[in-house]
Amino acid sequence: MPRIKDAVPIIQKGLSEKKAIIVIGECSVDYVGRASSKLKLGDRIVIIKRDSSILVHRPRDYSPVNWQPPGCLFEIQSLNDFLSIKAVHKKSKETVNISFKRVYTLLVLDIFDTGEFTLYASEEDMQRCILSHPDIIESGLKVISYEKKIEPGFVDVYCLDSLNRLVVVEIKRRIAGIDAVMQLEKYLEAVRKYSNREVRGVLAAPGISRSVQKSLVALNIEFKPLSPKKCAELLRKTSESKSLEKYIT
Amino acid sequence: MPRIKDAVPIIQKGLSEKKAIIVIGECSVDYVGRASSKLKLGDRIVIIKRDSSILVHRPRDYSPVNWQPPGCLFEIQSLNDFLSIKAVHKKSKETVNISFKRVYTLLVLDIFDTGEFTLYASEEDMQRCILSHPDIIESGLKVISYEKKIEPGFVDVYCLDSLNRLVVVEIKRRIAGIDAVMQLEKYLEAVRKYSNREVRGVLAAPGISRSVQKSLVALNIEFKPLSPKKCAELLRKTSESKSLEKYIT
DNA sequence: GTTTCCATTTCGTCA
DNA sequence: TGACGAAGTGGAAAC
Repeated sequence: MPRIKDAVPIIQKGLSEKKAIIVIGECSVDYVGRASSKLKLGDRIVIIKRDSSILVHRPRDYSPVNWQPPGCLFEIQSLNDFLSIKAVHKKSKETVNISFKRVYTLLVLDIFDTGEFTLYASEEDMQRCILSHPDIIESGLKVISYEKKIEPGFVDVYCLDSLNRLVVVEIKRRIAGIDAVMQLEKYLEAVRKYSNREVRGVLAAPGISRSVQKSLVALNIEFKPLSPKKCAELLRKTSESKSLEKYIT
Repeated sequence: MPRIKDAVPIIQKGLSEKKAIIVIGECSVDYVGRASSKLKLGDRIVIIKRDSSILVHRPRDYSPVNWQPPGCLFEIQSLNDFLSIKAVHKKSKETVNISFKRVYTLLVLDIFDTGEFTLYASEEDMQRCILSHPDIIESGLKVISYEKKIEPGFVDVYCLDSLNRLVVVEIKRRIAGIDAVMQLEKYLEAVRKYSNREVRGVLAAPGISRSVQKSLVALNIEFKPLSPKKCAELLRKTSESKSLEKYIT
């Protein structure tokens, strides 16, 4: 249990050497920026990372109660027997002020991490899957383009079906809600304005909420069940490259 | 620098006593669940919280590289001189598997936090501000209701203007993008179906993106500049209670 | 830098 | 429990 006075120079030295720092103790936190907040006294875990971001974690919950993104300037000082850690984010004009009444643990960490991180079964995987295997949506489908800019946004996948009708495919990696339908409808309206061809809307997702089913019928949008994990598996089996360009026709 | 063999019982005891645990060391992480991921060897900070959530933090970045929400079961063991921490979330069928090659620091924390947290200048504050001072939007505006259920969702604030026209107000605490306009347009369409009265749409936000301005004109939606901080200030000055009920007429 | 949209989003709320 | 929308959302990609 380091004393407040001793903690100040240790933290300052750690910061100047761009090390990661963990402070655990009883503190209160004030935040002013886009919004503002006040957090009364309690035990927290404060992490200052090497990119000058800062997190204040409570003993519960996934998300930090206070934080600042990378790019902070820090002021460390002892004020009336309290350890004050002030993180100022100049760019976004935000400030987090932490005031420690007691410090239980202070760690200065010399840690490095260059380990590669790979995520599978993202929406992008679903898109790649459809681009390389358009039959998964519908037999005879031909991809024209993807991420095509249409008036206010991007169409996920843009196709022609076996009867030469335009098909706009909207992909969601989760149960699709009303927002997904609205997004697709927006694109459909835009495409119909540009083209006299018949235009179909297809929502590809692992599921749809019940209330959305009605909207689908009303708007004549089709639903195609498609799971992100199945897509990722299929991609793995067929060893598709990460590059998408080759699928454009 | 504790040895792997020593770490296992210490962590197990900490878990059984529902303490918070921090493990810092060189590890790799595998995740399987809604999606899946692989993270190669590197130094990380692992936090197991008292609600049985777990976070894996790299020395950079705001967000954890891997995590699990509250409600995990943990398996701690030593495997071939590696410390294995397996977090299984039964409910969501997700698993995070952490394999430590080396442990630099191991902390078992007896920390408690009941400190009250208050956030100011949220969208709810903006809504309260409009409800108690509807003139801030427009002189002569009368609030009919708020969070009113309209077919597919909830209208933020629902009013009558001085000419007895219906006014649907959509509130955003940030620069409003295309999604905000879409949402408002959705409500406008629904309200116009239900009522023969003239219906106006007002977007109250601190700003709008340039491309959205065009949509506003096309859809005949009005924009009212309104900052969340100004709203919070006004509420503070007039000491409005948190209760909203009294504003319904 | 602005805009758009995904995210293992998380979180809260309400029916 | 499902559904819907906010969040101090964060993060990335495109332009």
